[in-house]
Amino acid sequence: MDYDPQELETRWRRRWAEEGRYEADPAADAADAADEDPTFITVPYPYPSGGMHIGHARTYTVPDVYARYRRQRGDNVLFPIAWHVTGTPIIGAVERLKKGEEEQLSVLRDTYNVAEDTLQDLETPMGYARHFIEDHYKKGMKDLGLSIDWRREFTTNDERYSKFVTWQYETLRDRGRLEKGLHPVKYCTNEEQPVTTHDLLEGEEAEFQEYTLVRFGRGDTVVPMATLRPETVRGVTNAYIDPDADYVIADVDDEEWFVSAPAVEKLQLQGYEVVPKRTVSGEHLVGEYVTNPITGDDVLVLPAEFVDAENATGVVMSVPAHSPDDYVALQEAKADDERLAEYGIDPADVDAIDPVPILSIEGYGEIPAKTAVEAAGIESSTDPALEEATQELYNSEFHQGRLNDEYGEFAGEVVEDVRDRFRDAHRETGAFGTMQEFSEEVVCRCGGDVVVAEQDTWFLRYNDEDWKQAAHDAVAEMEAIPENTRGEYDHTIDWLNEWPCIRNYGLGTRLPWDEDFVIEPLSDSTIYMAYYTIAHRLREIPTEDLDREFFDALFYGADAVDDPDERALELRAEWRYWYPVTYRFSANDLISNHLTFYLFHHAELFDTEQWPEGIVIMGMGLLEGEKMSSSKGHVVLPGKAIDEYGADTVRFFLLNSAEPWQDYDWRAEQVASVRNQLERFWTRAQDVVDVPGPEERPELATEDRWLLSRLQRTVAKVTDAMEGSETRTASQAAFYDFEEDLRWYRRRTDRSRPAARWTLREVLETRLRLLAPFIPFLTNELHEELTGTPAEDAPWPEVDAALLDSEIEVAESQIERVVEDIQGIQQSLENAEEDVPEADPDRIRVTVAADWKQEVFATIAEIGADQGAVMSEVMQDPALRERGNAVNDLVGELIEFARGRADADLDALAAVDEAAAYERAADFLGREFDADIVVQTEGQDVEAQKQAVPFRPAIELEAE
RNA sequence: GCGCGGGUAGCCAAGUGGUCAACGGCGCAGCGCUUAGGACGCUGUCCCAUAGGGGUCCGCAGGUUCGAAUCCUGUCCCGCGCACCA
Repeated sequence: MDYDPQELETRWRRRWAEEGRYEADPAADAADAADEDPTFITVPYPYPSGGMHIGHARTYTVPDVYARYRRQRGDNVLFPIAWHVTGTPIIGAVERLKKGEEEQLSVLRDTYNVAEDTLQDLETPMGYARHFIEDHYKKGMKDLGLSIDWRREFTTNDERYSKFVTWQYETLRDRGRLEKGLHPVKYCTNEEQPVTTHDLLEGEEAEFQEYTLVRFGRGDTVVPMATLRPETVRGVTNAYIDPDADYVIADVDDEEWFVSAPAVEKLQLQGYEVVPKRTVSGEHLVGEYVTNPITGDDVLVLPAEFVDAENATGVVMSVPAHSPDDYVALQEAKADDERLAEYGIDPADVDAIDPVPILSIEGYGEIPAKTAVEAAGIESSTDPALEEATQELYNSEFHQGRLNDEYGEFAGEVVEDVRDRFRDAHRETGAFGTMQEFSEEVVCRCGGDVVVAEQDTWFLRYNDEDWKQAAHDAVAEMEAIPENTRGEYDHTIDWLNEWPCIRNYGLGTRLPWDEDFVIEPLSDSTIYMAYYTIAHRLREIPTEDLDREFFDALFYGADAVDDPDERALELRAEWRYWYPVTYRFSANDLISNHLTFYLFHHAELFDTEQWPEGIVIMGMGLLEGEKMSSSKGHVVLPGKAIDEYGADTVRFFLLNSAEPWQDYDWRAEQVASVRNQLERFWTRAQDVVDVPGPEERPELATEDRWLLSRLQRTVAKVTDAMEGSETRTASQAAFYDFEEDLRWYRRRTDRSRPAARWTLREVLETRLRLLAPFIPFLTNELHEELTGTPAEDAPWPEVDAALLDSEIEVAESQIERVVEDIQGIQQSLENAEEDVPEADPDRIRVTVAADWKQEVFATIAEIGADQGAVMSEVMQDPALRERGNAVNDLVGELIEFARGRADADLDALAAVDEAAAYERAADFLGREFDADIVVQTEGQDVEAQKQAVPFRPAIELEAE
C-alpha cells in the first residue's frame, strides 16, 4: 500500500474524535486516583486575533509530543486548550476591519483566506474571535493530531471564567496584593481617552520619560525647568526659553507657574490642578533672572530657538560645563551681541557667564563639555557631530562621573548611583517636582496628539518583598528547561515593579469592585490552568452560584467556608487530582511577564504542593531564514502545509529540526525531504508487514544480535532524551540514527533469512512505539497492521538487557573499521598517476595480531592506560620480557588507543576474538570488494609483510 | 546599558578535554540499479600522498594541558528580550 497521508490521517482523526480518545478523567475509583501521579501539560492559550501559522503549530505540537510520550508510559495525561480574547487586540482588529482598512483586509483575505461572505461575521469581537478559533486554531490543532481534551475549551470572555477571575482578584485584594495608585498611560487628547500601542499612528516605540522639574523661581512665580539630569542643578548658569512660543501664567495647585502653553493640558492630565490666567510669549521672560532653588543663585534667561515648547515645560536650564549642546549655545549667544541687544540684554552679562563644573570625570578636562566639543571640532549648534558628542559625554558622565564636594552627602558618588537619591531628597524638600513626557512624538490613529496622563489604576504589588521571596521559592522548586533559563525568572522577579492590572476597555473580566475597568490580559491568565481541571463540569453549575464561597470551597477546602457547596467539593477532587501542572511549555519572551506572573500568583494563592513543577521554554520560528510576518504575508498556514505534506511530516519537521528551546527554521526544501524520508520508512515498513517472519524467535545470527543490541541503545537514548523534553535528540535517535544502523545491517546480511525477518519485525515494532509521539498517524497505522493495536496504545519500549551485547557491537565496529581501512588503501592507490593493479585486488589478506600482542592488550584492559604499571606487569612474563623493545613499543601504541575509552569498552574489546570475527565476516568482505578474503593470524599461519596490532590487523591487497 | 543565546567545511547543522578531518542532511561529482528520469545503494567532496599516511582546520588573539572545536582570559561580530504590548 502506498503512503497516502491524507487518507490515513483523515481516518485516524475521525477515530480519535469518535472515541473521545484524549478526554482525560480521574480514575473512577477514588483510591486508585489517589495513587496515581497524573501528568498535566499546558501551553499558553492562543490569542485568536488572527489566524494560526506554522509557528503556532510548533508551539502546540511540542507539548503534544510530550503528552503522548507520558501516555505511552502509562500516565493519565491531561492536555487542554482554551482561547485568550482579553483586552483590545481583537476589538482593534474588528474596528480596522469595519473601517475598511486596506492592510487589515489584506491580512484577512490574502494571508488568512477569509471568504468575502464571511467577512461580515467578523464584525463583532467575539464573532471575529470565533472565526479564528474554529476555522484556524481548532481546525489546525485537530489536523495536526493534537491530543487535546476538547471538552474543556473556553474563552476568557466567558461568564464562568469571569467568575473565576473575579474570585482571584477579590482574594488578591483581601490578601493585600492589590493597591490603588496613579500610573502613566498613553492618552489621546482628541479622543480624550487612554490608547494602546495598536491605536497609534506614530511613536509606537516611544518610551515614558520621567522629567524632573527644577522649581526655579521668579519672585513668587515658579518657573519649572524640565531636565533628565537633576544632579546637574548646581551647574546651571542660565536658562533658555523659546521667545516666540506661547507660554502661560497659571495657577497650579496653590502657586503661580510659568510654563509653555502645551504643558498645561499635560500637567492637568498628570494630576496637577492647573488654571491658566493669561498667555504671553516666551519673550516675556527673556532677560529676566530666575532663582536656582538649590544654590539660591540668580541666573539669566536667554532666548533660544532650539527650545521646544511642545516638550515638557518649554523652559530648560543650561549646564554648559556638562552639556555640549548648552556649551555651544552659550558660545553662540556670547558671539551675537546684536541679538541679545534686541531682547534688551546687556552682552556683558552674558559674557560674564562661565561654565560651572559639578562633577569630575577621567579623560576630560575641568569643563568636560568644552573638551568634548573641541575634540570633535564642533563650531556650530547645527553640526551633526554635536548630538553624538552630547550622547557620548552623557553616557560617560552617567557611568563614571563623580559629583564634586559641594554636593555634601552626595559628593564623590557616581551619577548612576546617586541620581535617584539626589532627586528624591529634593522632591521631599519641595525644590523638585516631576512630569512625564514621551521620548518622541506620539500620534493617535485619529490624528490627535497623544500625551502622558496619570491615571487612577489598580496595581498588583509585585514589588512586595515577601511576595517576591515566595516567587523565588517557586523558581527554586521547579524544573527549568533548559536549566539556563532559571536565572531569568529570578532576574525578572527582582526587577518587576508594581503592575497596573486593569484597562479602561477591552474584552474580559470587569474589575469586581469597579465595573468601569477590565482586568488586562497578562493579569487574567495567571492561574487559569486550574480552571481547565474543572471547566467541563463547571458548565453544569448556574453562573450565579459561582460566587466567592464556591471557589473558596473549591480551592481551599470544606473548612475554608461555613457552608461548603457539595458541587464545589466534588470539583475540588478533580482539581486536586490534576494539579499541579507538570510542565508548562511556553516561548522564551514570556519569561519576563506571563511566566513570572504565573509563578507569582501560584506562590500567593496556592500551597507549595500545587506550585508549577516545571516550565519548558520554546524557541522562535523562522520561515526560510526570515522572521514570519502575517502583515507581509510571509507565513505558512498549517492547513496548507498539512495538505501538501501530511500532518506527520509537519510534526516531524517541527520537532526534529531543533530542540524545543532552540530557534528553528521552516524551509520548504527540508520539509519535503522529511516527507520523503517518511515515505521511505512507510514503504520499508510495508515490506516487513507484508512478509511476516516466524512467530517464535529463531536462532539469531551475529548481525541480528548486533542490530537488536543497537536497538536497545536506541531505546535508552530516546527515553533519556524524552525525559528531558529533548525532542530533537529523541526523534533523531529513533529515526535517522537508527536508519544508519539499518543501512549497515541491510548491507551486511541476508535479509531473506527467517531470523532476519523476525529481527526486522521486532525492530519495526519497537521503533513505531518510539516514534508514536512524533508521527502518531503513520505509526498507529503500521503498528496496528503489525500487531493489531495502535502504537499509541502500546507501552513505551523498555531496554531489554538480555539483548544488549557490547562484545558483538565492538566486534562489528571492527568489521566497519576493516572496510574503511581497505577503502583507504584503495583510495591511496588510486591516487597514483599510473595504474596500480592492487587498487582492484583479487585477494585481500587480513592478518590478526599475534597472541602475545592480544595478551598485552588484555593487560591494558585490566590495569588501565598507565604505561609504567602496564610495563611492569607485562615484564613479569618471561616470554614477553624476551621481546623487550617490541613490547615497549606495542604498549605505547595500545595505550594511545585505549586512552579515553571507557573501561567497559576496553573489557568488551579484550573479550573479542578478532580472527573469528573477521572469519565470520569474510563472505561479506568478499562481496564488498569482489575479492577473496584470507584471514590469518600473525606468527601462527604466516608472517605478514606488515605489522599487525590488536584491532588494527595487517591488510594486504593482492592482484593476480 | 541590563539579561540571554550564538559564531564549526559551499549551505543547514551535531559535537563541552583524548575514539575529531570533526555525526547527519542539503548541494555537487563518479559508479551501480534503471529504457530514461526519480527513488534507492555505494564512493568521493580542505591540501598533499602508488598501502590504511602527512599537513592545515572549528570567528580572532593569547593561555592552561602530555593532549583543546571542547577549559580559561581578552577581543571582534551576529541574534533575541527589556514592561504595562499580547
